[in-house]
Amino acid sequence: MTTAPSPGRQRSTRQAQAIEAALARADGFRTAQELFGALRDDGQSVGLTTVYRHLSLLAETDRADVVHTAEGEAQYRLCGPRHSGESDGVEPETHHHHIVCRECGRSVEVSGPEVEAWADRVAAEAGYTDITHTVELFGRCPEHSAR
Amino acid sequence: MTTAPSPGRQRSTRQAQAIEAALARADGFRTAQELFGALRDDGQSVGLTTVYRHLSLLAETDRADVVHTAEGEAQYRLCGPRHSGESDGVEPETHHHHIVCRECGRSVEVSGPEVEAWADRVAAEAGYTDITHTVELFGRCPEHSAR
DNA sequence: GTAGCTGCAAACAATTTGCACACCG
DNA sequence: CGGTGTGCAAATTGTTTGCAGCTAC
Repeated sequence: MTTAPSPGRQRSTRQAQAIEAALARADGFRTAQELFGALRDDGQSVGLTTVYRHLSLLAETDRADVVHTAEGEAQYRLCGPRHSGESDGVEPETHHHHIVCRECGRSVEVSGPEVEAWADRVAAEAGYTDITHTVELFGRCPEHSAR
Repeated sequence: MTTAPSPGRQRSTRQAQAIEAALARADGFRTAQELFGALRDDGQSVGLTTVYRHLSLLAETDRADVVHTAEGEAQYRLCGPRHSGESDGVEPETHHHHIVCRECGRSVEVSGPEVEAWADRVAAEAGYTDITHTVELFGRCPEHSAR
């Protein structure tokens, strides 16, 4: 056998960049379909399939967060080191949740030690093990709040 | 105009009872498809469409709780006054959440004043309004816990 | 040159809807 | 009877997979 020809790294393609860029630019949660549309409108036509594939990939490698709409649609958001001066300094590594704006998809990350603790405690009390939890908050961001 | 001929009450049909019975018997969250299968196996053949219709109806009238699987499937559970002696005495009216067993669907209701409070506080801090939240816990019930 | 990408079309799974017929009251 | 409930088949929607061609390295 030959020496491993470099462990199947990820190739740098136009599509991959376009998708990641669009997602970065969005600064909020977006569904695959939305991104697909945005890219098309932008002239950066990318196959829907490809969008899905990259989004799943980003999610798997923890480079993007995922939440599920009430209707079951998946929404993605890039979650790299892009907090310049957040007051609570939530780190990307930390397990966290989001408040997503129902109108524009803009979101705020929130770390909820209390919730994690609560979940673990309640689960333990009930005798349940191997717990995983889902916590998603939806609302209207300041900009889209009815006064 | 004639006098309202009795406000479209719900008719008592074999299917409606079968579905509700199956759901009651299940004592845990079940998907529409699972119930459909269970009923068919039971000889109580009911159309899948009908199962879906009754499940939605039960959910709308708050007679059943709904949670969504990680894969996006909807699971239903009858939530009538069926707690004989729960220690924390969570009432059906109260907004609550569940710990659902990944293996058997059996669940425990948990009221989480702390979570509600946390959600409201965090949302307010971020300036978000009109908040709704989703909290779902999945795990393994004592019976299905690996030791 | 070749394995890893792409993307179109078809496959899929969960859920909904149209519509003719059955059945409760 | 009369309208509500039922269920089959077809339509929808979000997402995945098969596979032939393209492309980065």
